[in-house]
Amino acid sequence: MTNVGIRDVAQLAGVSVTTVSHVLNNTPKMRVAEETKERVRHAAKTLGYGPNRIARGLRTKKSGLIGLLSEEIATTPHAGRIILGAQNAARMHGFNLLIINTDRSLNDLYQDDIQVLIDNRVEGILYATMFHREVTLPPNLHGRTTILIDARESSGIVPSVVPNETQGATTAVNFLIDAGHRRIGFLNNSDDVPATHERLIGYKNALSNHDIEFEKELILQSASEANPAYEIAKKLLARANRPTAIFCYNDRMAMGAYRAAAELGIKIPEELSIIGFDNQELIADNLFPGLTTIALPHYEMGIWAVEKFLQKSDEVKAGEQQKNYPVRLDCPLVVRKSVAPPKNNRKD
Amino acid sequence: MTNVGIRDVAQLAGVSVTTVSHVLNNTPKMRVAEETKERVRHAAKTLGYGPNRIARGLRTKKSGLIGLLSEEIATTPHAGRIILGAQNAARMHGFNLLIINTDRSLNDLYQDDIQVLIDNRVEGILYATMFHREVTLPPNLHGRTTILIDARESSGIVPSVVPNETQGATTAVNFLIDAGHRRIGFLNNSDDVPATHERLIGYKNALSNHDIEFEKELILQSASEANPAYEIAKKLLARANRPTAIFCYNDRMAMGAYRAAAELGIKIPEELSIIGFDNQELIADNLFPGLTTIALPHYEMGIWAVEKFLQKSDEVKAGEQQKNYPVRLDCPLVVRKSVAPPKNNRKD
DNA sequence: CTGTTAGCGCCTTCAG
DNA sequence: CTGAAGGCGCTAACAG
Repeated sequence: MTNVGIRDVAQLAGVSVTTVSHVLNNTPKMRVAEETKERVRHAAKTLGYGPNRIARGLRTKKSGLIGLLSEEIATTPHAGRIILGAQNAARMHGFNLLIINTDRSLNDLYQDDIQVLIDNRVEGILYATMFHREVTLPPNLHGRTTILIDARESSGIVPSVVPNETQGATTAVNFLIDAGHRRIGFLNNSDDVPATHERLIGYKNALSNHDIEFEKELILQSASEANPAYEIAKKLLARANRPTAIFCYNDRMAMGAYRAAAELGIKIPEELSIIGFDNQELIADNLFPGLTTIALPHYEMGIWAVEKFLQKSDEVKAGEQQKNYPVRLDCPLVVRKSVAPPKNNRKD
Repeated sequence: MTNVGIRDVAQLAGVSVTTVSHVLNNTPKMRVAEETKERVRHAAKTLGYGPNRIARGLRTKKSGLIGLLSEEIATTPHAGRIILGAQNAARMHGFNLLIINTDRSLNDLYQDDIQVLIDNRVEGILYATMFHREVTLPPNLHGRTTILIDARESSGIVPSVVPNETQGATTAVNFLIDAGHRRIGFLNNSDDVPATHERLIGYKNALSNHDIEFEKELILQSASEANPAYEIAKKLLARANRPTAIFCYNDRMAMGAYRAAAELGIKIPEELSIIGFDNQELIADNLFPGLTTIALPHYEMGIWAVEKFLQKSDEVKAGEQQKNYPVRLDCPLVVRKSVAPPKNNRKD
């Protein structure tokens, strides 16, 4: 059943294998009679012929495969969106993805995982981390076309794409300000990762752009889960002069803030606006009211990475310059129902 | 860099390519001097040699690839767990996964997606649906080693594995009963999918095993999201004679039940126990108190599928019988904090 | 416009 | 115990 080869097609169509190869690959210069082409194509279809990509790969030295090394594929839908974006872009150019999940706790395994990809002669390697952070490139990646997704590398010479955390945070806070809020709390993550620092910068930028004084007391930090966030949210909201809106580091923390508000009898969004980050639909859609939040561009980063890979392949020939990485992709606002203008009597 | 071939290794080791091939593949009968083996292995390592799987595949007619057709890879972590299980099992046997995300709304594309896998000469195809349901096999899958994951097929001749929904529901309700509950509500899904019916059966079984009368009034149905579930949960809990525990079709619906309970001032788990289904950690872990729930065996189904594939490959030679599919894998209980004994004064 | 031919890198008989 | 030679299915020069 799998055994139908180019020769069978050639025989059925009454031509040589060369002709078959030419018409099926649409070889540019070679011209074949339209009628012959038709015969060949028909023969191929009736036999259910598909070219053996292995044999082709051996000959052309092109596997048609892009390796994707992904961390923690099983824990969040984030990896799935990266994969989806990468795959869609890849298929548009005749590539497929060879995906390997890698366990970042076992640092040694990176090497093995990469070797598997190399043995399969992938034409490039996309390396996707689970969350935005800095990595050092495993040595056997050196000299190969490598693209980093959601990760940065210190030298800035390896193409890499990360979310524009600062812009995302600014967008979130701007949305709150535009709704009329002036006193905006920020429940930030306490981990030392890029997102923590950059989202804080984005928050400050939004305030200063609108001539709103930055108040240190409005920023509280905790682990980035619902329960720790609940604790600090409760403290923040119990104050006499509580903020009218809260920007949360992520949707899980927002979930904690929802609970704190509910316990204190504070209505969302009438008495308190909340905005999250990550657009984890499982949470944002199922909270009530629906959580307005900022989406991470995972799908887009997947696309970007394979396009960069394609472009890189060309650069080898052209000898173009290297740019400064990482590239930052915007984080768009996703509006649901958790933001409203502040109540007048509440304003200060 | 990629160009190191078997010949380079042979040259460095001062032997022929044959010997290298034998040593690195551990060819059973061929015996090579231990000292020579060492030299070859050393040479391979210093050169960073990895066999070209494309060339090897052409020769052996084995790609070392298993195709995985997965639906909706991007929406839930479920697909990720299947992938992880399948990958781990596959690697243990020298296989890699060629993963293609397929869009089930575009039914025609299945064919194309499968053809891509076939062209890459995958040795078998795993077909994973996003949730437990019945499918009909695309025609170009006929005659190929195919394993269904989370899906069943009417003829029962195609190997397939699904969660044991009935056992899962029974386990959940038993846990409630063992905690002392007798009046147990069930917030069921209103969709006509296998899980809806089988979880109801499991619920009934648990009751009848404990001689508890089945009360139709304790079962309410809605769409399987938090908000619809909130509505019906509120109705259920507003009754004078409300149940002391609720079994929810899934964790999202449980999230709605939590909100209903909070609004009515009913404490979980002191005054109301709740148990979910799916073990969506994003929800179950971030709810307060943590949601006790039933886990779907996605990881295990991934493993099962590749093991069945491996076994199938052997059966071709052995000519074994076909079994009755689908096979059902158990759904284990995941205990968190949402179940407690009923309050005495509340117990009817 | 179409056919012949020579490998791609590896594995695998078959000789030495 | 080790080496030489052929061929897997396809593509790309080069002839015709």
